[in-house]
Amino acid sequence: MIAPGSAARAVDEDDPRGTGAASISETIQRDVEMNIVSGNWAPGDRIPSESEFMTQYNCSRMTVNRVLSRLSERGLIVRRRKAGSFVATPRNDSAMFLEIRDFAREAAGQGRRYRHEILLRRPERLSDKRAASLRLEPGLPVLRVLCLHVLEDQPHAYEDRVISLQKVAAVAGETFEAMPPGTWLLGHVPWSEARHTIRALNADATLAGILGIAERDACLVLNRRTWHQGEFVTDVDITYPGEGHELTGQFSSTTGQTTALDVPHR
Amino acid sequence: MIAPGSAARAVDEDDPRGTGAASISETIQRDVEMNIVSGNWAPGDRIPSESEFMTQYNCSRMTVNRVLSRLSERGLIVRRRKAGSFVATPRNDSAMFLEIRDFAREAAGQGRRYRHEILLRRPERLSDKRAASLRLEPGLPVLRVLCLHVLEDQPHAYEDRVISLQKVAAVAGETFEAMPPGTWLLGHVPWSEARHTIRALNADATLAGILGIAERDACLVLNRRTWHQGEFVTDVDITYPGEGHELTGQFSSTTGQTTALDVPHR
DNA sequence: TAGTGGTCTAGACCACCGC
DNA sequence: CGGTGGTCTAGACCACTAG
Repeated sequence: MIAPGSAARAVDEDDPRGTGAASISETIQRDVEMNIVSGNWAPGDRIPSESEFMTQYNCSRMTVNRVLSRLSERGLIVRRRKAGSFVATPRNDSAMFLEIRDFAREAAGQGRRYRHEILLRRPERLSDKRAASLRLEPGLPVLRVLCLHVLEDQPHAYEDRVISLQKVAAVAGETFEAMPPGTWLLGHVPWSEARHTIRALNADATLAGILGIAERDACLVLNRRTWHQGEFVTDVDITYPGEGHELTGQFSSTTGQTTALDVPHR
Repeated sequence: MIAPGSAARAVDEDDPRGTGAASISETIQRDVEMNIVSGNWAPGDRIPSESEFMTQYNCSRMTVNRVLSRLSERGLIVRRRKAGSFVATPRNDSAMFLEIRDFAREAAGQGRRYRHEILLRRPERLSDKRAASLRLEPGLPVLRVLCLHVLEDQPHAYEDRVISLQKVAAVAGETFEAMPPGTWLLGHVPWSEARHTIRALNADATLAGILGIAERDACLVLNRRTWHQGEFVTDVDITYPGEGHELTGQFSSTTGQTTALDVPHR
């Protein structure tokens, strides 16, 4: 017992084959998740206490505590002092995690032909309307960029973006010939915060012309506003043409969130 | 030193005011997050090793390890044996977390008048089209429910749902008078897995009539398919009228994901 | 090969709160 | 009051891998 490592090994040796050589904590975590996700332990049910797990798995309390803390952080269980740990009640039917990826990198990973066209690139002053929407002062110097994303020679998305010239001074010298603005920003503004909205829009004549669809066709618009350290970085509308595109996301209660963004042709 | 608790207290006493009485791990975590999010530590930078943190915060290695493990799980840092821990490179411009809430509960929390109307409720056999889309056998017995959600006497969303009568047998006796199908399912199918897609759609005459909008108006459609233990539970299209509604989500790299779903009138 | 993280132990003190 | 979780310690053995 002086050598904890060998004690752990003894447990591992119960496993006839080294089937992945799961650690004690992984084993406990898997077992608890199985019981919850299978419905064997229903929402509101009390699960064993830490000391009970200690006995059952012949391990120390810290090991159990780590597992239950993780499950608690992920929202699968709720822990209350004195009362015990309980299977959490799902508060929402489900949740959805959209990972907003980079067009170019995405296409490259799938072996699809991608290119982008810069339709406009010029310094501007932030319009009153946009400023109000962003809760910023009008007249803020920004770089306005209009960009068309083309996948397999089909218009894929239309991007209307402004970038703060104050916050991202380096963008003044960038032409976006080598890469689209979103990709460029990835390398220059790390770990920002963002707010997203998704809405549906009837295409006007201009937009329809750019995307090669009919006027009034429904479009999906993803708006993203990004800040870094509380300062405005960029505001972008990405418009996907018509009904031929979807945003998809997957949720799994066991893994936390499995993420996917897909905008396929249908 | 025999009493670790008092050692911890000594650290706490360094705090002149009991400003929340942050634990050592919370302090370390906050400091690391600050350095990463502020850009002080750039993506790819090596952060101090566990032993360096031990020295700096005068605490044990387990305490440091817990913090760094959590940050690693959340994707803020990447840990490599022998090499050290590094600030992670954001793989995507941002991410979006949509919490799909319950209409009725949502409205109640905001003090808004909500009601729902069941437009149709009948047992059906799964259509070939829907079965193919769900990768299920056609003819599966399901309950088909069409439901209109009304907020402040305005059509808010139109719901077209099928529920597996095999998987959710109890639904056969449910009329959904007291609560809409989504709310009912919350209490009967815990911890399911779901796949979501969001798309834009031009309203046809029927849909336009139901939602009180013009034909061809753009609508936002949220599709959710739910499974439990690998078995199909429900498939639902929730259609929001026109451009007057948005789905919004917020992302913060520090908190992981801050969640919000809002479908406001504009 | 040595530094680093991965995991575990057998304790400890404490706050909280249901009984 | 006592059981429970929250947090921490001062070690330990090990696997991995960069130098």
